[in-house]
Amino acid sequence: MRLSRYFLPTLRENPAEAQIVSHRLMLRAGLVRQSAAGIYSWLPLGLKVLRNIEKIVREEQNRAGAIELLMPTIQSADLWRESGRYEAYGKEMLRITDRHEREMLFGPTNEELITAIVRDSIKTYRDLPRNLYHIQWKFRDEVRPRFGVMRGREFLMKDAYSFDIDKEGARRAYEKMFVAYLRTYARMGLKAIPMAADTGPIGGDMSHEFIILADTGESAVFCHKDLVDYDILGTEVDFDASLTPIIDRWTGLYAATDEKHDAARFDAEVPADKQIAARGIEVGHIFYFGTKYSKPMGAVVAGPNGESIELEMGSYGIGVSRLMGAIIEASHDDAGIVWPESVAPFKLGLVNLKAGDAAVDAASAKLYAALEAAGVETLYDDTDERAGAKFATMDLIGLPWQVHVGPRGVARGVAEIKNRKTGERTEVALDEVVARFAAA
RNA sequence: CGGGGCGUAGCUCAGCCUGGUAGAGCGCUUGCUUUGGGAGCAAGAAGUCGCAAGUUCGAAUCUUGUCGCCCCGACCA
Repeated sequence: MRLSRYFLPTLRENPAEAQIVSHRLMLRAGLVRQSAAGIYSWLPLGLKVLRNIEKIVREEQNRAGAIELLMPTIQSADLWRESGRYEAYGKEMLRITDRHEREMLFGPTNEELITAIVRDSIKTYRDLPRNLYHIQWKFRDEVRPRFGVMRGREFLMKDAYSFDIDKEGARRAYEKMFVAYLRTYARMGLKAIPMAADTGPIGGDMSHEFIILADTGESAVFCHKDLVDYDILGTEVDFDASLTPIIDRWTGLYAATDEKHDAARFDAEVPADKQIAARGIEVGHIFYFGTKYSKPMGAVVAGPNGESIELEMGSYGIGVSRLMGAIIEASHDDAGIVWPESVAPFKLGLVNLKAGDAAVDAASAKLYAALEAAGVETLYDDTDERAGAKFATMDLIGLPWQVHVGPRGVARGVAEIKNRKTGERTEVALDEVVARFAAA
């Protein structure tokens, strides 16, 4: 993409309304614009990142055997009356009346809808288990939206719902999602730590929040230091085999949010030098909730002996839009964002340091064409800004790699490659630049 | 929902207390000079001062109401 033809409105100064770093950088780097409290437009660069995050989430859901569908944003109130949540959900639910005076709502979550779909379509235990998910916009009318997309009212969420005929099946479904979540966050360069969460009336040990350690996190968290170094991507995972050993490893060390925190147990189980007391951002939450919805909504299947079995369910959420803020919180410096390659909007930024200079223009254009041809996603800054301004913009938007093409280098047949994360710069011959990135 | 703060040019803000021709920096446009880490000079465009009512000869400024946004707390299947 040529920057001169793109839409990338960056800001030099920090907008007054943005207090935390991810919010400031998202506005400054031209990723989003606020439209109302807790409601954002996604500008081209932000949308590319959002799609990249979605892609990783989708790939890991599919790998774990979940099946994608898409449910609407607007739902009928009647459905929510079946589960009893229409009254219970309170003012966080945005209620809408259509032209026929029918009561509708903008979905804050989809347990009712997916339960109705499965109830009406699956009649026998032979068609189970199933895990269905979608990635769709939600709306929760938060009392106090804040922190940009981290706590917006409209937000993009991946929510999966598992259906099994017994609790043992539900546990397997839960464990698959648990591992899928670990892989998902790890692929985005995040250290997400599963922490025991409140299970509500169901009880048991099957509810975890996935927390990223960050100073600006909304909740206080406590955990064993070693958890931070655990690596799931180095582990071979067979989703058809038992995942219990992996779960046991990740849940074997102390980790809890402040609601579940037990100071005495923390001190007893975790040596003082291994104790972490920090703040965290919740980027996922998984639940087992049994027949909470299937029972009131009559979601049953015929069992092997013809008996009626109420479906055992779980739900599994990842805040896709929130993840963008979380990634920035976890990966930035004074100059701007530092995108992990897996979610970066472009792999590299090609900087023409002296637009208008025939030799530099020619070398840059040639390089750009070659990079595009090689399938390397490139943002080519061909504008006539000064070099300093271009560097500042590139650092701000945080592409993993920069290639600087200027008169000094071109005269010697070289370009400078800069690693955004380390700041390291190396000179590479102009005709070797493409191979350097196409191979990686 | 309790408490606090802020709405003036695209952005960051001054002016308001003490009413009297609406300002600065950045950004934007044009020209010249520049050109490897957010250039310099010159000229220029750009704001019904959130909205409404009131007080007044006169309101960005005072009063009341209202809307919006931000922060702290409570809340957050």
